[in-house]
Amino acid sequence: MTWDEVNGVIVITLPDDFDKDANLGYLTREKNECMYAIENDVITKVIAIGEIRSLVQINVMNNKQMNVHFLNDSRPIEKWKREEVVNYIYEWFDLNNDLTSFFEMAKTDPLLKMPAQKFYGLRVIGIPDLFEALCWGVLGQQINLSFAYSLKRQFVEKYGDSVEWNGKKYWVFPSYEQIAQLTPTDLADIKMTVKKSEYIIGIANLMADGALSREQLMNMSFKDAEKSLLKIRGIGPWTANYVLMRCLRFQTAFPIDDVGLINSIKLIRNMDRKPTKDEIVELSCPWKNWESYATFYLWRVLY
DNA sequence: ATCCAGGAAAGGA
DNA sequence: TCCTTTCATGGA
Repeated sequence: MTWDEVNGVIVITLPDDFDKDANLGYLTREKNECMYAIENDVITKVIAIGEIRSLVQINVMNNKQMNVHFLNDSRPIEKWKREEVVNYIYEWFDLNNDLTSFFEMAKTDPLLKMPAQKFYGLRVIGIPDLFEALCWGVLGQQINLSFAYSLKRQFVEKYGDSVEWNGKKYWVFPSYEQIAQLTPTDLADIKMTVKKSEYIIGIANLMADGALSREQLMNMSFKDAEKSLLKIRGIGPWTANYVLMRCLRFQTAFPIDDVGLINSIKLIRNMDRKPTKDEIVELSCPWKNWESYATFYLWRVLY
């Protein structure tokens, strides 16, 4: 990690293969996103780490540097707390990752060649908070993205906290402690299906009991982490791999049945039918150890 | 109104 | 382990 503090502003030096427009382009693509706001290349967001809640503005200056300001006197006095905020930003943008070999591989890959050029410097944007990532995975099952974003917003606005600044609210994702107290009927009025409500409340209970945490999963091998996630009700192969990819940052995570992935491959290869699973397995051979990056770039072609 | 979609669970072999 | 069926609901 390369960062510094100048007059209360955190200055993060970005890795070589970071592209400002590619990453901001991804973040601004969904107007109904409720977990951050972006205006003039400045991201405003509450970064919550346990009890610590910092309302920050992340100013992406160029491809080399990000400046992080704390708003509302939310700058933690203790250095280790500020360090946690910086950690979050590193996780969010995958700043510790060296993408050189991904782009090297993508140059000659029939599927990745175009997206890797078009979106060069895009990182797999993470969801560092495990509960948020799991909820987003479960929420997004079976429905289109716009409905998924609407569901997330309703869920967050009903059970999350917010911090106000300049007349605007910035949301904190609901805590698993709080959601663990709910019953499925509590979630009925936000158009969440009973099953999804049960899944989310079940996950919240596991986390509240200490039976499931980011730390535990991070200390496992990819296969073991996948297995423990699959044991949880409501989490199938798609959700497990989605979370392994976006929260735990296992690069080999690969939601191979994802419809977006299928459609992207169909589009790039100009096929008149969907590729079969066997075909995708074959096509993904060159992606070894970069499956999650490959998937993310292919998704970006569609959305 | 009818059908399809895109995930997971449950049941069966 | 690997199918097939069922489920619930929004969108075309």
